[in-house]
Amino acid sequence: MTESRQQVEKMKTALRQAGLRATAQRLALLQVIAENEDHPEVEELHRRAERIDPKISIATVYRTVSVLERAGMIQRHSFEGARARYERVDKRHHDHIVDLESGEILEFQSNRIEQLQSEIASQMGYDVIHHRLELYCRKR
Amino acid sequence: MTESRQQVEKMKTALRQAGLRATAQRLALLQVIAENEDHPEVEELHRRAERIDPKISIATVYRTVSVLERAGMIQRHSFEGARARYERVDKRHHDHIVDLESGEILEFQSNRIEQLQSEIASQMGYDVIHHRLELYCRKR
DNA sequence: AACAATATTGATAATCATTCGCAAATACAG
DNA sequence: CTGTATTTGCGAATGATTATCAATATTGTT
Repeated sequence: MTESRQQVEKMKTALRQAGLRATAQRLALLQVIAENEDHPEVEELHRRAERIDPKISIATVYRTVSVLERAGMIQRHSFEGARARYERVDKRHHDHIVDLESGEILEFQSNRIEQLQSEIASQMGYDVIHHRLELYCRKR
Repeated sequence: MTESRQQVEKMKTALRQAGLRATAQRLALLQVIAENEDHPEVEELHRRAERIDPKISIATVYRTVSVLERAGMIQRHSFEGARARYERVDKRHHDHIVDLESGEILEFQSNRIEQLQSEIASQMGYDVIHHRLELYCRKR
């Protein structure tokens, strides 16, 4: 964690560039999300952020998560019948497989599908701004 | 509407086959949804059903819609940041394009994409039970 | 057609996730 | 260090949906 200092500086800069103040709460959440390999929901983000800033409130987590999303610094997903989940934005684009039994979420990527999506939209006179593709699956 | 009588009989049979009683409210909603070419939400379904059965309550619409979905008689969709929408189940499978400007919902179908989806899932050890594919678009 | 057994309804309260309002605390430009 | 605009924490409010429960309607059986 020798680089954690520099990480925090980067985050501060990023926040300010987005016109946001670099508060302890925002930094705590950015740190938590940067460390994530999974797709936690707000409650879980709150729990994890509390380990860095014990006085952070759930309202602030909600607010921050939405501010950071608007700033393009994190990504929100809301799977069927579940609460919103969040993940880092610095990975390559991917879609999700939801394991219906365990609730586990896997990632996959298909250029072919992306390609077909824009072709279809294009034929109908549209540009794809973003999309949502989720496969609800059961182990074979 | 000479065939409406027979339509209603069919619906009654379908309900009973699903182990459900054929109530006026359920028939009203099935009728409303059968006539739909669009993707109305609960509030709108209620309004339309009231024209057939004026005493139907919103609670019953919520309940019925969920019962009918569980029975596979209608389909629910919940697009980003919007309330659930419903449509008939007797059309060929399709996915949706959401016009970000107007909120309008178009339908499209791609066997190639479906194909790729099962291939990908299969490679990861899964069977696709159902999926959700939505293109959020802007007119070109 | 009338009856009992059971499912469904309507009205309303409750729930759940999320957002809002506002006074107190904090960040940051000067 | 100071003033001002942001942000926070708390709790109340919201909006969509679900649950509760007494009253009513449906269905299988006489």
